[in-house]
Order: sequence, then structure tokens, then C-alpha cells
Amino acid sequence: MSEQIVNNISKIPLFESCSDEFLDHLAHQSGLKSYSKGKVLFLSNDSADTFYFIVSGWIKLFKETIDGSQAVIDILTTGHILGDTSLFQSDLYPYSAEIVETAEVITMPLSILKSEIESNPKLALAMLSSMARYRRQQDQEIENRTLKNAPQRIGCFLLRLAPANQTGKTVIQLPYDKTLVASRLGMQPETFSRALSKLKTAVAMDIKGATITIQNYEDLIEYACSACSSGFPCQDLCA
Amino acid sequence: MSEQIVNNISKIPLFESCSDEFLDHLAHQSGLKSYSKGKVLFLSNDSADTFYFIVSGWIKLFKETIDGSQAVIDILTTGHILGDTSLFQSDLYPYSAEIVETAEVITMPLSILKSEIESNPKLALAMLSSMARYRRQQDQEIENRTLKNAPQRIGCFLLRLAPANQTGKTVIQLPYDKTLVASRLGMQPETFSRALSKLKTAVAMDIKGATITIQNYEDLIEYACSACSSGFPCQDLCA
DNA sequence: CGAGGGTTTGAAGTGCATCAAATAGTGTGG
DNA sequence: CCACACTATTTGATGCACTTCAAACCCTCG
Repeated sequence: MSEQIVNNISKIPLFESCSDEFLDHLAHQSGLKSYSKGKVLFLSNDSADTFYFIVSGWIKLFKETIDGSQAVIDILTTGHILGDTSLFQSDLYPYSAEIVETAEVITMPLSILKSEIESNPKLALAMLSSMARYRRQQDQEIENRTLKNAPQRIGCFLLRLAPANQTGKTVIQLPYDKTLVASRLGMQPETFSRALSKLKTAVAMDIKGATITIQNYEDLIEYACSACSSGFPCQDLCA
Repeated sequence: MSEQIVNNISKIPLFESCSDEFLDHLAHQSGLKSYSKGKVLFLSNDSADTFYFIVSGWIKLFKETIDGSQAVIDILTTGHILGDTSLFQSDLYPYSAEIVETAEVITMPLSILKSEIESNPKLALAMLSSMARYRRQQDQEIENRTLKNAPQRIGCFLLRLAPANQTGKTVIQLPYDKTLVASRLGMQPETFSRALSKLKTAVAMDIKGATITIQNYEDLIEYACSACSSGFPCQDLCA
């Protein structure tokens, strides 16, 4: 089991600058856990002591108001990390995290990471780089929600699900519930449904459940990216 | 002049861990500049070689689409920094920056900062901390734009302009054009105007140009923060 | 087959955007 | 100090996008 964790941890790009001893030490304090849909990892304002690396699955980050409405901040998957903002700023999680598709995560004590960052400049740099990238994504997200209408936001979302360098006919699988995609894009499920069929008409598409076949990938780019400041491909700019 | 820069730079909290030699070296490569309203510091996708520290004034960060519509990402002022995301990720600015109220800025070569960060772990940590804080703000911003309506967003904005620990009657000065406030909050000028008078009715307020007098600060908190996940005060959570 | 959640569709309402025009405010030159 | 020009702000009228509430449909799974 611990063997497996060392293996996993050593493959995380963020940690590539770290010594074997450290990775070993970290691994011994870490856990590889599997959670199924619905499990809440932590709630907003919980005291933060754990850092997460997502091996597989999907995890929703959200904030909730007293009256029950919630804003989905992001939905993370393989390779993404959680809890990094709690390393420095404060010891409370700034949002809640819930498993939305059965996920495997590696949990690590924030304290160990914190001290390693303090002594390993390369890890600090890797962390900075990761954070800078995420900030750009969030900026892009604000732009998307400000300038794009519902069908365009869906189009943009679909583009990011497709493998790179697509041409012509392209098949895309929605990674989770349509209702969840809707909330990820800041709209109601009903709006999503209607906006998707609007998109289907504007860009030739076939929709069968979660499987979407786009007749001509370039049409989708044209449709979704025309209301975007960064041209296509927006690469890691896009959340 | 260089004297003045050393003075200014040494007072920047971000650099408090830096050696005097470094600060001196940095100061000699830096400039203290004054720009008036309308001046564009850089455009999105310009190659990034300069880091900015704002001494005074207000600077708008925005992204623009081909068809001319723009999304305001943030509006920064005294103590804020610009260009930090370009230290690692790529060498292009991810947004454009324009002076909106006459500003004094210190300009520094990104390259010098970059190498210092690589050798000074404390600076790296300070940078990480600053970035983490900003990320939380952006998350909050996404929540605000998702869950709050126009009058509430204005209320939230006003709260952040007031000095801490206010009670009862409070006077607030808008720091820049109402049109600009509108765009900062992701709405049209007309919507801002109407939403402000709605707010004025909901919470007792007097509005004279850019001066807003709130009869009872607590009422405003109640009104603006009820649709917010973080209670009042949201402190550095709020952008 | 039937229960229950996810999804779609319909009808009606709301909030914000848009277009147009009036008004207030600001700085300028006479 | 005033009249003018120009911009910022407000107000009105209308339209559209998205939401909300309600109900039907569909799909999966026991």
C-alpha cells in the first residue's frame, strides 16, 4: 500500500524536484483513498490540515450561502490538487469539496508540505507556477461568465473536453451529469438543456445522452471562441 | 530619484525578506513613474518583461474580444502588484492594463525578480502567500457574480470601501467613475444606476455624486452579505 | 414492472441589456 | 464669470436571456 503511494507521489510533476527521502517521508504520512459520489471531503471554513492530489475521478469545489444556494467554483480531476491555497493564507478551507464521480485521491498533511516548501526553493517555484496557471484560468473564467452566453459557454466547455488538434468530426463524452455541467458553467439545468439544443442547431451536432458528436470541430471553435479574448486554442488559460 | 525608489521598494511587504543589497540592485534597475488616466501599461499578449508595484492611483485589468467588448477582471490600487503571473507561466501578459485614475507605479524587470525568487525562499513564500490570497479573492468574485444580483454586488462593493469596524452612519467615496464601477462589477452603467437607487431604497442612503452616506452600516451588511457564503467581514476574501 | 433521479419541455416572470434621449456635471475659452 | 462643448449619469421604453415553477418524459436499476 505505502509502496503504491510512493509510486504515485513520485510521479506528481509538482514534486519532481523533491528528494527521494522527502518523498518517502511524505508517502509514509500520506494516504491513498477512494471515495464514492456524494462524499464530502471538507466544508468551507473547516480547519485545513490536508492537501489532496487527485489520481482519478471528479471533485466539485463550491461555496454555499445560508439560504442554500451554491456557486460551483470549479470541478477538478486527475492531476489537479486541492488545498494549496490553505498552505499560506490561513488554515481554513475557502470552499467545500465534494466527490461527484468516484475518485481516488492521495491525502497529505499540509504541515509536511509547508515545511518542505520552506526549505526547497524548487518546490516553492513549482507551486508558484501551478498557482499562477490557476489564477489565469480563474481570470478566464470571469471573462467567460461575463462575455459569453449560455450556448457559447457550453461550446467552450466541449472544446476543452476534446483531445488536442482535432479536425472535422469529433466525439465528446460529458464527464459527469448534465446538471453538474450546468452548475459548473454557472447556469440552471433547464438553461443548459435549452442552450445545448441551441448549440446543436448552430453547430451541427448529434447528442445521445452524454455522447456528443460534432460534425465539424472548426465550426464549434468558430462559434465558441468568437466571444473570447484569447483565440483558440486557449490551452491552459481555460479552466 | 533612485534614493526615492530604494525607499519605496524597501517598504513593500512582499520584499521584506530581501537583503539590502538586493533591494539596492533592484532599485537601480527600477523606475518610479507617474501615468495619467487613459495610459495603457500593456496589452494582453504583450511580451511580459516588467513587474509593477502600485504606489497610488487605480489600474484596470481587462480582457478584450475581437468585436470590442471587454471584461474587467479587476481594478487595482495602492499596494497591489501587476505582472506576477507572468513570472513563471509564460512571458505574455494574460490581460491588458490601463490607468483609470492617475497612478504612480514602480516598474521592475521581471528577470531580476525571477532570479531572486529562485534563490530567496522567503521571497518565494511571500509571493506564494500573495498569490494564494488573490486566488481566494477570485473565487469569491466568481461566487459574487453567480449568486448576487446587481444591487447586492454594489452593496458588497461599498462595504469594502468603508473603513473597518464601522457602525451606524457611514460616508463612502466612490474611488472612480460610476461607469467603471459598473464594469468592475460586471454590469452596464444603466444597470448600475438603477441598481444603486434600488439599493438606496432598500438600505437608507443619500447619494450625492460620488459621495454615498449610509444611514446604518449594519443594514447594508445585512443586505449585501445575506447572499454570500462568507459572512461579514469577508476581509481579504473579497476582491 | 415500477420507483426515482436525471433530463427535457412548456409557460410565465424577472433581471439585466440595449437603444434612445434627457439631464447633470465638468472643464474650456471667451 | 458665463456660455458652450463634451462627458458622465440618469431615465424611459423595449427586448432578450436566463430563471423559476410545473409537469412530462426517459433511463436506469432494483
